Amino acid sequence: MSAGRTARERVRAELIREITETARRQLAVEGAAGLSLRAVAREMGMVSSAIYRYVASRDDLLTALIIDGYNAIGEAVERADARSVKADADDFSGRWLAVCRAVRDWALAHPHEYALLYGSPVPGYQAPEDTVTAAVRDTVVFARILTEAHAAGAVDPDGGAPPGSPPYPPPPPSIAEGLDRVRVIVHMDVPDDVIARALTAWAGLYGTVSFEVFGQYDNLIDEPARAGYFDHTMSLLGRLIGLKP
Amino acid sequence: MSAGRTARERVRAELIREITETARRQLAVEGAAGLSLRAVAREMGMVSSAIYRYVASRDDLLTALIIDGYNAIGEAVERADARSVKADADDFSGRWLAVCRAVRDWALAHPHEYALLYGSPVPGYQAPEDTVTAAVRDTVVFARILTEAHAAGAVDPDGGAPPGSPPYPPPPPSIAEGLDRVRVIVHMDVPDDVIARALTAWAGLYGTVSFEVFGQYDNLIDEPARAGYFDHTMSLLGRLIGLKP
DNA sequence: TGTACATCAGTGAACGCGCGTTCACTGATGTAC
DNA sequence: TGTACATCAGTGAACGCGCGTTCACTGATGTAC
Repeated sequence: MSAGRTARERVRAELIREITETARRQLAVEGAAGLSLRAVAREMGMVSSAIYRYVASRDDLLTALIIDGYNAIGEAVERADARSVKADADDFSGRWLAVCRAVRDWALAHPHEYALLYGSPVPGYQAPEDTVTAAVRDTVVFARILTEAHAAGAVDPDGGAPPGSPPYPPPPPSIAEGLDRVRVIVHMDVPDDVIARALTAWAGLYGTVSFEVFGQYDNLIDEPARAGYFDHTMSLLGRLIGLKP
Repeated sequence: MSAGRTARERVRAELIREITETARRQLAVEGAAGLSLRAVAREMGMVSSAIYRYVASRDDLLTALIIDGYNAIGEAVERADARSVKADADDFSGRWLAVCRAVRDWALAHPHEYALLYGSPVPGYQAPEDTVTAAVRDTVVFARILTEAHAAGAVDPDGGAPPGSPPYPPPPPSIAEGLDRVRVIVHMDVPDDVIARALTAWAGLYGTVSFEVFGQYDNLIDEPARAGYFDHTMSLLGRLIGLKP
């Protein structure tokens, strides 16, 4: 009775999964602009209209891929930090470096998915609200590391500015409200100046990864040196936040 | 005689200019993916095939737009620094902030052009060699500021790491060759560790601008606070490089 | 267990759209004597 | 200055392609009695 209905539903769920996976494979090859419902149907041996039994529209499929992408990168980051914690939970700059590497590795392994999440917005596509939870999943891990580091006294209160020289500038009052919002969204329990420095490092991380994935380094830094360059850059940004080495 | 021929050539050059400008306007509205030769021809009141008198292919037009874009952002940065130099050539952190702002202002005024230059690569499009000179035009200005600052002794040799605490890590030997290439391409005459920190700040600058232009801050930092946030972030990155405040 | 009905999956044709690019052509504008 | 010719600009039709989405339909699979 309801077991029969569940059987049908299970097939249905499986097909939806297969559709998004086929779509993801096409995304990996052609990029977001080349993703088409017809091509997905073709590859699955369906007639193009049949797709509409499972997916409401192209935008719907894109949204699913975006959410999946955020979750994938979030999971990679979570796993990386879990490993670090097991090794040495108090080595906060080590944990920082490990999650940075996780972002880079994932991005290099899935360049088109990364572009979908962090590259130019897809024209005509508007991300719905429910992507937000998935979108900050990686950032939440960063926030947790910094919160724990700060609680453990492992964050330099002045972000590494040399005593004698003027301290790092404090965040201007105009952005206090924004910092508060960040604090709430990613659960980061540290003072304003640390949040501000963390946001700077965060932009630096994704800027560096985007430069590498999008080819900005192509004639600048040759491939074998990039891993070392990346690690070095992330160490510098970790120091900027105030993480003690 | 040759004056007549020149007249024809002048009309031709003017039309090519008009085509790229129409294309740029369309790019601004629709983004790179929505740019089509047919649409350009339509807007100019030509039949679609007539475009091929002036432009070899769609990719050709894209290349022209990319080069123009790099030049436009490069010019904006050059002008900004020229103003700073006139005001106070020795205020190096002021000059750094001014050129950062120039990049941000240009990007916010031309989001789709910015996306074409620094966003996801356009699928199926391969940038030819001759974009390189234009592509580094802005970076050359950054390099000049840092070279002058370093010559004037205004760059902290240890990038602001507090004495007593371990110094900032030196760039690993594996990336020395890459740093040398950067030194040559953008004419930056400073030690390796300064180049490495400059590259980090450079990625931070474009990462920050990309986050803002591509909407990553949308539910995080509200618009009026963004200029202040940007300035603060760039000051922090300037300090990371070692620029004295 | 067997039949009558309802639900859902998948088909195939079609609509209307836009694209890049080619090609044979008509006219207009310049050039050479 | 006037004519014969060459060069170039722009036309219009066509090729072949792919796309998202709708719709009336045929069968198969489940459900209720």
